[in-house]
Amino acid sequence: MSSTRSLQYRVLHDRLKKEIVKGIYKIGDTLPSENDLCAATNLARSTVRHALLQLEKEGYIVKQRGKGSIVAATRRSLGLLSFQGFSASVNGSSVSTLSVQVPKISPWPSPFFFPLSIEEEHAGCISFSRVRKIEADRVMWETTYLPNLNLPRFARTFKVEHSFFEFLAVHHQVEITGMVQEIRAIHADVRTAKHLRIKKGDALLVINRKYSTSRSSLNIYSTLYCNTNKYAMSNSSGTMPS
Amino acid sequence: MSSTRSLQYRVLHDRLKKEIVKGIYKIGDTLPSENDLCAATNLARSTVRHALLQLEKEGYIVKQRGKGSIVAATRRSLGLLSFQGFSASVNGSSVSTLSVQVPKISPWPSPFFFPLSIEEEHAGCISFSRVRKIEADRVMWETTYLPNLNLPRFARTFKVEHSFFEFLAVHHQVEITGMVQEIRAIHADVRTAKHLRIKKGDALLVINRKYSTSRSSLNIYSTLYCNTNKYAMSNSSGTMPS
DNA sequence: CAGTGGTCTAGACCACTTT
DNA sequence: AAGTGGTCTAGACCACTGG
Repeated sequence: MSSTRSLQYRVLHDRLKKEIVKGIYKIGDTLPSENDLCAATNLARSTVRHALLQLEKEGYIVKQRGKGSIVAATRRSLGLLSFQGFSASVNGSSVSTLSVQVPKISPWPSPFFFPLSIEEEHAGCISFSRVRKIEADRVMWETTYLPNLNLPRFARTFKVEHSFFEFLAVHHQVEITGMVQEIRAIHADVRTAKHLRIKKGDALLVINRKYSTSRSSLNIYSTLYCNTNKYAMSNSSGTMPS
Repeated sequence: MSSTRSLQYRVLHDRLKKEIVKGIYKIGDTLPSENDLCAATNLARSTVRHALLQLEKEGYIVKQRGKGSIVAATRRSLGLLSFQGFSASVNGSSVSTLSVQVPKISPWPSPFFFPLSIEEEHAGCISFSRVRKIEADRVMWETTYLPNLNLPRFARTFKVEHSFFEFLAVHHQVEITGMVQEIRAIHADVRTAKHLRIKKGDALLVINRKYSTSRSSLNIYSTLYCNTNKYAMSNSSGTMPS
């Protein structure tokens, strides 16, 4: 199924990852110790360690000497610009989502902001659109586009209020593996101004993103219009103290 | 000197890293093979591999089965927003730098856009400012701030036309280890408009950054005003195909 | 073909955390 | 003291690259 033949560390890694994603191990739980895993799988410890190191690199667990391998947030979000960590915790502020357009099938917008493959072009496009709020402020208008490809019943089963990436992981075993984005400052047009409750001409941040996924034919695209008047977009990378 | 005691994989890692940074191994060169390194260091192969895996994770080398460990770009630049790779290659377009303010010692701007430690506050501030051009277009006005701390003769020796991070690495053995940034869209004020040759009120992208370095007391701060009318800012993370 | 890195084993000792 | 992950050894076989 998944490209690689049967590398033993891969098999163990995949098994543990599935168990984490499915919730058999919950955030904060401790995985079986390396020695336990050795005993259970009949693998050498370095092989078990290799599997765990992969999981750690992917952000699924954190290893702590003397304690064990502890399940971390199910999903990393490295390098993504976000409102200080959007869907998750924004300093305890209440975050909410308004549906602007439920998933619908349509042709790709033209011109599109990233070049499309023939396969994608051909498949047609599913798009949906939503507005994100922090407290009472409308801070972001987001439209997501994806090819209508091997995602049966998607348009009917996805609820716009949920996390899209979580939905893909749980229902389609699709994970985000990379992202490229392009950022500009523009003046708001009438339509955008209306969605974000600002004035036409106000300064606005627009981000065009392309996500690659674990399914090589599936890329996901999105456009974000961000009102940064009150909340800035932020991100970090590398190791920052405290 | 460097925190860790004398882990053997660390020692080898540090040695190879220095040799790469100093140019003993140049970009594209192949490092000695794992077996050669084993022989030269009297270490087991897995220990040598551990050292090389660290280097790979940091972006100094790329390992290729059947070929060897190949030296990659001396410096990763993960997650940094840039004009499609600024100082380096912007599609062959000619990039240039104008000096607006040579390094000078002054108090920290107040209010500053990131909280400062007492030590930093105390040390005073060195700042300099420059405008970046692509072809004839002024695309970015950048001001950099750093504490006047353990960098003897910096204000006199640094030339604003050079790469600041390269200067720090070569002359002060300081490396960037992480970054956090905050991004907003604003309307240009008169001063910024003048530097970038745009009209007051034009939409502008402003980025405030804090870099942490390998010297724990030394953080570097910068503010970037970007005219994204013609050139967007972009970056990528994770693994993107092609 | 020889040489490279990738996987894997079966041990060992150490540093740290918890009981 | 018992259990955890971190480091390290000295082997082995495999898959891939190049001459």
